[in-house]
Amino acid sequence: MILSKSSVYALRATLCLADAGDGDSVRVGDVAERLDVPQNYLSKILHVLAREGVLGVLASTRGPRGGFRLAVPPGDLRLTDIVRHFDDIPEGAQCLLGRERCLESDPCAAHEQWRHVGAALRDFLSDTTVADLGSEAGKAMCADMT
Amino acid sequence: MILSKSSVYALRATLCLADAGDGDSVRVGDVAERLDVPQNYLSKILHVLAREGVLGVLASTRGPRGGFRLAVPPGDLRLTDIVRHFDDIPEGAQCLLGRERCLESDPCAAHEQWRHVGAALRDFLSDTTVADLGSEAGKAMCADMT
DNA sequence: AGTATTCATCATATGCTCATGATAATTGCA
DNA sequence: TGCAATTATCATGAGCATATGATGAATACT
Repeated sequence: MILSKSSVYALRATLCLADAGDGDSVRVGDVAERLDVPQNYLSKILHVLAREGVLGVLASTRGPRGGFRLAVPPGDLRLTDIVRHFDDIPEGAQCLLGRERCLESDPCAAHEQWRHVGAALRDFLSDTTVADLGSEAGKAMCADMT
Repeated sequence: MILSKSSVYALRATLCLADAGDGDSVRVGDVAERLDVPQNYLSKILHVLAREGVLGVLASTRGPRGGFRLAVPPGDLRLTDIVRHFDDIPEGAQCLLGRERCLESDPCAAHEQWRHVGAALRDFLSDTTVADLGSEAGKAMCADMT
């Protein structure tokens, strides 16, 4: 698997929240049921996204009518901002063949192809925002989620 | 990490074997030292590759002058033949957004991009053979390995 | 103030990856 | 035959991902 389950859960849950509307909070239980994911596990995952720094990915409020919601506009939220909390995204291309220094100027035989694999993942996560996916996918997933 | 350590170890070890020559066996200890990998752990990894079916990836012989060697010509040995024993290579594109049926004809918003990520990995592993990498990389790694 | 609601947190469990070290089994060779 | 070399296998364990269930803490509402 390229992405861990935690990352996938976090992605899908965030899309649900994005689809719920602007200031509206959504309960973990509702998201968990919709995504068919253990509630407490998802709670911990969303908590990670809510706890990061001053303006995190998510915000949460406790008590009645509480829940999770996006902390930033979905258009400003890249997938990599979510995934990086749960998976190591390959930064530069680490040499697949284990060479200490594997540079463009003196590449190993696998260099270009392997770099391309990492770049495909990295670029997708960096170039795609929640807004790009939310308008359609969130609806498909969270349609009847009141 | 895209590939597990086991896969990477298996890849690098196989390249060492490919570079050693045609019928020559190489001891696990030598490969392990060269790759800086625990010997017993590597032994188990190579054993997996040697035990698969009638004509596996590797062959092994015990006792003095024993060791591991390629069971097929390096040009016929694709990286995917090695990696698939240790990692789940994404087959078709599983929908990132969790849709039950996410088809070309009715794709989710992430479909094309995510498919591309999986395809880049899959194609690299399928299109690259040990021979493609061995001639140069094996030499770099196993140069002074007698 | 009291209560229900909801997230936050803790304790625990399972299974996998990544190892380490010891022992068994097989083989080449003197 | 007997010894040394080498892979094969077993026992064990740390650490992490993936959970489950119970309890604590904050909040809205009456």
